[in-house]
Amino acid sequence: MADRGRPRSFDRTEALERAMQVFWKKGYEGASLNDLTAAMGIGCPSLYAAFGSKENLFLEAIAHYESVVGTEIWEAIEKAPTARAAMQDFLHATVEAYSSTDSPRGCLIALGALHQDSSSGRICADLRRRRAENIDTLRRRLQRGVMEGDLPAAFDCNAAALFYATTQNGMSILARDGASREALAAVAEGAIAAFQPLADKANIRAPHGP
Amino acid sequence: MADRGRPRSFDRTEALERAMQVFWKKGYEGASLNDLTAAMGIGCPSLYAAFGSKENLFLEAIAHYESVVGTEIWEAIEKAPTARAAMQDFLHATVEAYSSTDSPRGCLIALGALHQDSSSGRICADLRRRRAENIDTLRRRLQRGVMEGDLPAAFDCNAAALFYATTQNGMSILARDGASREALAAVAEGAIAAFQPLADKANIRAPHGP
DNA sequence: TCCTTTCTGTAACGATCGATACAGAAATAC
DNA sequence: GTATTTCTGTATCGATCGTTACAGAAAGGA
Repeated sequence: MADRGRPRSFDRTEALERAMQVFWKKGYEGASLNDLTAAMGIGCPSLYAAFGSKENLFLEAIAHYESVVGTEIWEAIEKAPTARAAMQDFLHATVEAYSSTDSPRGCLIALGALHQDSSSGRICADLRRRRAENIDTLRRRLQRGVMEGDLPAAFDCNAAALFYATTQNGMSILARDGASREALAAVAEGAIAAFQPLADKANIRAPHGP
Repeated sequence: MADRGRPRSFDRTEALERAMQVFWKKGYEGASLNDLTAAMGIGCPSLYAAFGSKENLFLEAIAHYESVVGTEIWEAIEKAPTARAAMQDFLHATVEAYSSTDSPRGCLIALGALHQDSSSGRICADLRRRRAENIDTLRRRLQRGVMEGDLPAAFDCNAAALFYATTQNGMSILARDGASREALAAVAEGAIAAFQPLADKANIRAPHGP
C-alpha cells in the first residue's frame, strides 16, 4: 500500500539492530536520541517515521533481541535430553553469550531498565514480563523432566526455575562488571552443583512419589 | 571553624538518608535534582553547599548505605561458626532485607548504576569496586573455613565466592520484580544446596589435602 | 511532464536536566 | 548596636532531553 512516494533510504531491520546494540550497551534511559540516530545512521524524523517513538523503538529492539540473540540460549534447553542437562546447557550457553567480546556484556532484558519509577512504565513492564516468561520456560522444562521420569515427582520445579533464572540474572551483572569467561563458568558450575541435592531433597520428602 | 554564619536548617545525615532512599528507588540517572530536593526537604543551593554535586551526593549515599543498610547482611557471615553457615546466614539475611516492604526492593549497590557508558564513570567505578569487595569478603570467609578445617583444602573459595555473590545480585533483580519472600527463599535454598557438592568435589580432587 | 506521495535534513520546539547568581535571612564576633 | 559570615529561596543559567514543523528531494501514477 505504500509503494508510492520516496523510498526509505535505509534498511529498517539493520537500523533496529544498531538501535538494539545502543540500548544493550547504555540501557533505555542512558541511550539518547543522538546516540541512537548516530548509530543507526539516520535522522530523527526518519527514526520517528519508522519506529514511532523512543519507547516503541526500545520495545521493538527487545523483541528483536529475543528473536535473534536470546535464541541460542533458550533453544538449548528444549534440545537437552534431561532436565538436568537442560539447566546445564542453558547455563553454559549463557556463559558463552555473556563472555562474548563483540557484543555488550550481559543480557539486555535483565539490564535494560530496572527502575520502574524513572523509566517508562511500559518499558519496565515489558522487560518484567519477559523475565517472568524466562522463569516459566525453565519451570516448564523441569516439569517435562518430571513427566519424563528423569526427576522425582516431588521435585520443586518452581523453586529450581527461580534459582536458575536468578543465577542467570546475577551473571548479567557479573558480566557487566567485566568478569572473565572462567569466572562466569565458575558461577555456572556452582549452580549446576545444586541440581542433585535439589532432586535428592524431593526424593527424601516423597521417596515413592505422591 | 565554621561555627559562624547562619546555621544549616536541616540535619545533614537525615537529608543524606532521604537522598539514599531516592537513589535506591530510582537509580542514579533516574533520580533528578527535583526528586532529591523534594525528598530531602531542601533547596538546590543547600544541596550543593552541603554535598557538592549530584555525583558526590550519590557517592556519599552509597557509603551511607554500606555503613547502615548493608551491615546486617555482611556481619552475619563473620559471626557464623562455619563457612557453610556463613553462606547460609548471608543468603537468609539477604532474603529478609530484599523482601522488606518499607524500603526499595533489592540492593542499591547492585542496581544503582549498571551502564557505565551513560552514567558517570566515577559512579560506576565505585559501585563496581564495592561489588568486587563483596566477592572478596565472601572469599575470605570461605578461606577462613579452609583454615579452620570445616572446608577441604582444595575447596575453590574463589569460585564459590563468585557463585554466592552472583546469586545475591540476581536476587536483587528478582526482588525488584516484586518477588515474594518465599520466591527469594527458594533461590537461597537452591544456592545453599550447592554447598555440599562443591565441598565434595574438592575432596574428590584432593581427598587428603595437598 | 506534472501531481501526488513519502522520505530526508535542517532547525527548532517546550520541557527538563544538573548547576548557580543573587539578594535577603539568620547566626556569631566585635 | 554594626560587621561579618554562612545558609536559604527564587529565579535562572546553558545544555540536553525527546519530539516535531517545515521545506526540499526522490520515487510512482497520470
